[in-house]
Amino acid sequence: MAKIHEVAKAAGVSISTVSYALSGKRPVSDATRARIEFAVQELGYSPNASARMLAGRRTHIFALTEPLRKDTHAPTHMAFVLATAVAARRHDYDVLLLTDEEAQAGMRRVTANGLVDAILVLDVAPDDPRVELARQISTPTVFIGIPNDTDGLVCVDLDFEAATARAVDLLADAGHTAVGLVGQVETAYEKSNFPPRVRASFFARTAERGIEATYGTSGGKKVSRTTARASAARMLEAGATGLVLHCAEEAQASILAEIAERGLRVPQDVSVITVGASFDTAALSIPVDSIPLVPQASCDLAVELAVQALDDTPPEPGIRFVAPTYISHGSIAPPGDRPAASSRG
Amino acid sequence: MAKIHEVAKAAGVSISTVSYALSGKRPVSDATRARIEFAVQELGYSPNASARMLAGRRTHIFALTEPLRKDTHAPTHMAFVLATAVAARRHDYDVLLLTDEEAQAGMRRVTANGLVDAILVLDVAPDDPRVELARQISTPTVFIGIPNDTDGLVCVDLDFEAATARAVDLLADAGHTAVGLVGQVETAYEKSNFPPRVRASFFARTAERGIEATYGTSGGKKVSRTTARASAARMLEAGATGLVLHCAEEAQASILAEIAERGLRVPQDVSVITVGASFDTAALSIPVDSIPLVPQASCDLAVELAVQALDDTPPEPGIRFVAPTYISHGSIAPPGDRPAASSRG
DNA sequence: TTGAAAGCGCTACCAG
DNA sequence: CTGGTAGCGCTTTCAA
Repeated sequence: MAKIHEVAKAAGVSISTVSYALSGKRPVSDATRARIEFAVQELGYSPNASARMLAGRRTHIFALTEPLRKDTHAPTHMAFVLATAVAARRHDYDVLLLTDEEAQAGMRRVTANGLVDAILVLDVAPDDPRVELARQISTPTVFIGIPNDTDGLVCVDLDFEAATARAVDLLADAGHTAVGLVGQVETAYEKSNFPPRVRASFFARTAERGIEATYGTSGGKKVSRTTARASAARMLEAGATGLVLHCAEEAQASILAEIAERGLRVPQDVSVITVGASFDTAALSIPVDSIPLVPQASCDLAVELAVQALDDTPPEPGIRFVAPTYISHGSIAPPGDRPAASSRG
Repeated sequence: MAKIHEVAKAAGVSISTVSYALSGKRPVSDATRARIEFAVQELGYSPNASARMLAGRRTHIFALTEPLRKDTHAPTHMAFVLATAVAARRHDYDVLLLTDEEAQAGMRRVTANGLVDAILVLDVAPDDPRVELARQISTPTVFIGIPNDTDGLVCVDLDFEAATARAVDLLADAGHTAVGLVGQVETAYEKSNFPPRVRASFFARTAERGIEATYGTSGGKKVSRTTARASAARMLEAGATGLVLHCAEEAQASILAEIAERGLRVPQDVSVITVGASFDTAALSIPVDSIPLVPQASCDLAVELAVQALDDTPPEPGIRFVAPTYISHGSIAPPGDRPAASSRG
């Protein structure tokens, strides 16, 4: 591995000029720049990361803490990790993984030895121990997800409340007066933050709109197709003509099967919309309207905030809600009516 | 963040003595060591990672390349990532994530700028481009999984052949003379390396044992409960009394449902064994014997090899097969007989 | 527009 | 058993 010294010699300039030519932090004449770039190519020079870290003030590494609990939804989680890594690279940052017990201890460690410039927190639990940790350490920390106590924290998340309210509005606007929400598994309402937010928003908005609201889960501890179907069946029998789904992919699939088996059509007889899904609802047996959870949106913003925390205008603590987007696949129509024209927004 | 210089002054010793006291690379009297440790505590000293990297010859970071393709089985993959990270930490190593396009470009980058000491390769495809890359770079690289061309590579993987052969043997030894294999989805036989290994070993061993063998998939592109059920049904109707499962959890669940619906009992009427599963087969509707894929086993070994590659006796290129283990849950018995006593091995 | 040189904080060699 | 110090390879003043 060639060193900057060799590049300087080969280009016939000083070390500092090479450094500046590469960083662009000081104007360099086109002629010398060309010579330097040539030498860099020739020698296959790449600045040593360790030296760069020590001399500069940045390691260009973010820590990503993810406990990877047993009950974490793996596909969704993977999407968040991917989105974070990609976003970080766009800002010339690498991502260091802090999993398992290291999710906590590692935060202390990497902040103490200066291995990372900032920390991104994934898989946030309501009473997450990393919240207190984040307050103690000096390394900028951004939460992707919202814990109970967000005091002094920088958090990013989809606006689940707005997303759910929007879903209710879409159904109410179409004329539905009785709607149901098939939520997550029961345990999710303790272990995660967003399921309660969706449920609360559902009841709040339906009340505001003066329409009937029923709620059911999609399982106890684990996702259950049977439970999900039963929940949906109960709602339909009680007269619900609109369904808001906030459950796992297989639960949604089974609910669509239930609808079909009852001889009901979507959207002519039943309108359906999914909230907070990170899978493709268009690939279900019946394409379903969706107000999705978009990992990329949250992760991009989180990385942006982390980067910003490193310059002179660090972001204010507080929650940044990512605005929901609505993707129509024609699964909403007036009750007992023909499908409306497809739209996007 | 306190520096070594301050610790030295506080303890009334030289910088080098502090360094040696902490690294243990040179004997230090108990008295001075105590003073140093006290000073370290007082000041909350933690050696700066960047400086350590630059001065020492190690970054104490491993790269983990994982393309995170769309068709990667997320839960299994997550288990591998976790196991790798934990194993690395045990050797005082951190893990840097290289995902997406960076899975390849990143390998070049981190090897060029010396960011990592070794590279661990996950999610290995048969014609994985990282194979050629690994040959070009100087950074030690360990594959967790086996590509087609392993020439010059260090690879680690479960011995799927032995695992499958063992499964066949268990059934044959119990007296079964007609067995079936429900494999993965069709596309998996091109995108992954191990499914063909399992299938080939299944046919080879059944031939050796002189028993009838049938094979079926569990879907085309995506896992299909229907297809899996149909495959199993076909085998049972053809007279198979033993089933080897090498498919997704939901496919296995649906096969057990098929068996139950036919009024067949496990293991009295049908013996079942799972090969290469990374989920808990005891949690299925009927606990099923298993010769599992244990991420920890492969990852521990891979990390061990990576660490070893950094000292003076680097490991020989070649494939390290992890020996399979058999976990009995009593789902194998002689055909048309009572269940045998449960055993482990 | 360029160069010289002082660190960044630690490791490990050379002395004692 | 301990101390002094020369780097590790780069960034960034300070000078020209």
